[in-house]
Amino acid sequence: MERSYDFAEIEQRLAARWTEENPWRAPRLPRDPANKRYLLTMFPYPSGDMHMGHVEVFSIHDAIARYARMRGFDVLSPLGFDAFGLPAENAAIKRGIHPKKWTYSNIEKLLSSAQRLGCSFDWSRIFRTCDPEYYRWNQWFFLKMYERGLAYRKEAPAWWCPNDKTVLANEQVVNGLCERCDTPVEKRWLTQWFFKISDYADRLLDDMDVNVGWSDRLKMLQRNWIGRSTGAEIDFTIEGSSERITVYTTRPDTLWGATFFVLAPEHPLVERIVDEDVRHRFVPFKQDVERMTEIDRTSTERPKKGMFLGRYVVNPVNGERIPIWTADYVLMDYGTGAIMAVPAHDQRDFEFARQHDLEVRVVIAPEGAEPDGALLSEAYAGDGVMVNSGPFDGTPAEDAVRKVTDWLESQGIGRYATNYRLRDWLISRQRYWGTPIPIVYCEEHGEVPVPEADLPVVLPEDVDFTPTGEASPLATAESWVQTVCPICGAPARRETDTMDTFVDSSWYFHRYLDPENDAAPFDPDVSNAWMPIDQYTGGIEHAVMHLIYARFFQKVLVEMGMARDPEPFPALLNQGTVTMGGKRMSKSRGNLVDPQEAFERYGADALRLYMLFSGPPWADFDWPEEGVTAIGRVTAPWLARVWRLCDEVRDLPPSSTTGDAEASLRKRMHQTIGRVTADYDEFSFNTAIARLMELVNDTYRYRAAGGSDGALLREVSESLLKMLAPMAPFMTEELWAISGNEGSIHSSAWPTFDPDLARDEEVMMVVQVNGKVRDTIPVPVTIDQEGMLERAMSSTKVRSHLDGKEIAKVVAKPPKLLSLVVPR
RNA sequence: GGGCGAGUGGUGGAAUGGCAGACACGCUGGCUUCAGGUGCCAGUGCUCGCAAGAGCGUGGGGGUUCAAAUCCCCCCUCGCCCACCA
Repeated sequence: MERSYDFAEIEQRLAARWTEENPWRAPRLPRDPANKRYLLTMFPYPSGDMHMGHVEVFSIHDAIARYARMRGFDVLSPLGFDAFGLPAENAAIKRGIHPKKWTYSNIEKLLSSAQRLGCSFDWSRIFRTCDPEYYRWNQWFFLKMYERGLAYRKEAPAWWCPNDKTVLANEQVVNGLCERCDTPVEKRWLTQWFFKISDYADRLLDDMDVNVGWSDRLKMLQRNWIGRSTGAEIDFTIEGSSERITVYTTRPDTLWGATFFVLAPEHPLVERIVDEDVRHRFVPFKQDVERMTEIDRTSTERPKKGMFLGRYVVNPVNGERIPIWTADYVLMDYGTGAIMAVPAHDQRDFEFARQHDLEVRVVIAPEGAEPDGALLSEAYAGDGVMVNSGPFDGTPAEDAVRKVTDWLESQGIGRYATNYRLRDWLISRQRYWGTPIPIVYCEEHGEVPVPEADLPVVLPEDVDFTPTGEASPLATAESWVQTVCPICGAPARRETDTMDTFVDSSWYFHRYLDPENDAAPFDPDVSNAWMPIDQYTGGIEHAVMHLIYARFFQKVLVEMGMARDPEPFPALLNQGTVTMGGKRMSKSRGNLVDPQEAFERYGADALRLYMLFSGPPWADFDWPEEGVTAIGRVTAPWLARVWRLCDEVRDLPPSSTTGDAEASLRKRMHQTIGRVTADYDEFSFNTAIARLMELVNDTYRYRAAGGSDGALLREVSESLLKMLAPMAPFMTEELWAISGNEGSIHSSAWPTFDPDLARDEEVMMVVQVNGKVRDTIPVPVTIDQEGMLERAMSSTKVRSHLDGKEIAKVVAKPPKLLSLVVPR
């Protein structure tokens, strides 16, 4: 008896069952470590209900997970919630409700939407980072970092967002603006907690070779961010003083061209070397520089401001006196905060020299020329030969840096040096909704870590969490702040800053493996059995922050003996961004396509399939203006077409005789299995769907031509449904069941590809004459070059283009291509 | 300023040295006595042509090759990243 495709009823029923039964529960340990797949999608931030970005990444991730199960792997595909953070707090302030309430209600919505979408997460492993059972381990890791000297407190200039009223990590400042709210940031001197990620810069760079499953783009983003630069440090002495000062340069070979010297205005040495007269002019100069916004300070457009400090350094290579300047373009927090300026070969120094009438001396000459420094219109940064450089004259560019640095080392005035753009990770936040930093301050003992046994330091709930900009909101919770010193028992006060939420997401993938553990963040044996993550899926927006922090944590875990793999995510797929009209979807822009509406009108299967069919998963996707209706034109009708086909053949009797049409359809089926399997392996879901559409079209054509072999049609239907199951889990499961199969299609075995059955006996041979296709001729696959030529020559089309001329060259790629060249 | 990536029909896209435009959407026509945002079938890159066919065609220009969307060089446009980082 035929049934109509009632997607709403089917999806609701199965979603409820899957939620209840949790059929995707992963074993504590994979049965065979060589046959496991830990598949992870970046855990969502519960800022509301599910949006199309979640739909996209969940559809991709879930197709990968379901496919892996059907291929026989032990699959772990967990879900959790990245639940602490600013948006919850800001939304809560705006609505006058507690961040916890807002967060938990969003989590409920997201969770039920994920279930409605048909995601096959192991629901038994869910956690929220704002649960004390989770964040107590953030605190534990903080203590471990502290013990290892990797967590430290220092007073330093920090980026302050006046709107969010908190400090930000370097990574959260984009072009001088707060990454979240686009407010220009300010620099404030504050005492803050840092993680010493800079110690790991080299490993973060070098270990990236392990990450073969990363795109070049992503690796480049990480490399840029770490920003390793190699060069040399060179020591200068200050004339008439015993003070020495060291500069960092990537071009030690231009040392003879240094015509002035620049200290950052913040450099402590400045105050020590200037006389009273200069000091009077320097103080307002420095104030001017400090008043500049970060955008101005680092703008290349603006003229460079500077002043002569009235003192000289001595060039260690030739004893030359070099005037010391200070200038706004030299930054205190890179290198040594001081530079030797070589205007002939550095554009910034060149501009400054021209503005302040300083000498430009060429010491690297391009081939066959020695330009006059006074006439240069820009710095020459290219290759050349060293000139005006004493004993090094004539040294070619490729040896110059090495030879000069070796010599500096031998003279004890310089050495090889490396610098990084990466700064230590500032983890303090002056906000409420985060993990309290487990430190207390005692008058007697200073900063004292909270003993492990006293964890968690529970975030108090009854707090006025409105940020004031002065102190952390937690500072107002006086009864919470007051505690006793763990060492002496005297009254002490708690640290009131909370941790950056990127701490939460730096190790969460281990917690999934052992989510109930209340004695440790996780059991390393269990973790090592599942790690590393075989496929990580998530947005490219996490290319620098989350991925660098989590890789750093992993390296510390390895040192602690809690992890084995130096890299946690060797394979990472960055899905494209979903937009409409080129802009991020949002309610305020009015370009929101609501997944709930798609569920109601077309169903989750149609929505998932639509997202996957729209293009490769890594490509951005601009949703058509018409909104969800697009699903109703594209994948919803096709799913109904598949349903009708599979439903119709359920009770068809097998044919007693089978002929060419049957052999041909079976061949198409096996060709499809081969190609779709390859597509799944490459995450090429859009082409996989196209192949399945072709198979469906071919099967309809077979039926239309009178074909009715029920056995064959059920074979086709079964493999079609299996190949579709990871992408459209509901409909395929229902058809599988009503076709009388046992168990779930999602735990059935992937269809077997039989190359013998997929092989074509005959193919179309393309014949080109002088590069142009002139005929296509059916030939047996086994044909050789001679046979190909013979067939080609019997084609009137080919002969007419040969024009009776002698064939000068034959290129044959049997059996598909024959290229003939004749003189023109 | 530096680096990386992309540019293919009306649209999403396919093809990574071998028939450009698979598969879809849209459009055109037909069928289903059709109320259709349904279903089925056919056509659909551009130009010329009744047709057979021919020519042109993957941002522009050049090159390598029997053969180029694909490889190389130059240019244009867009996107992303970094950026007074010495």
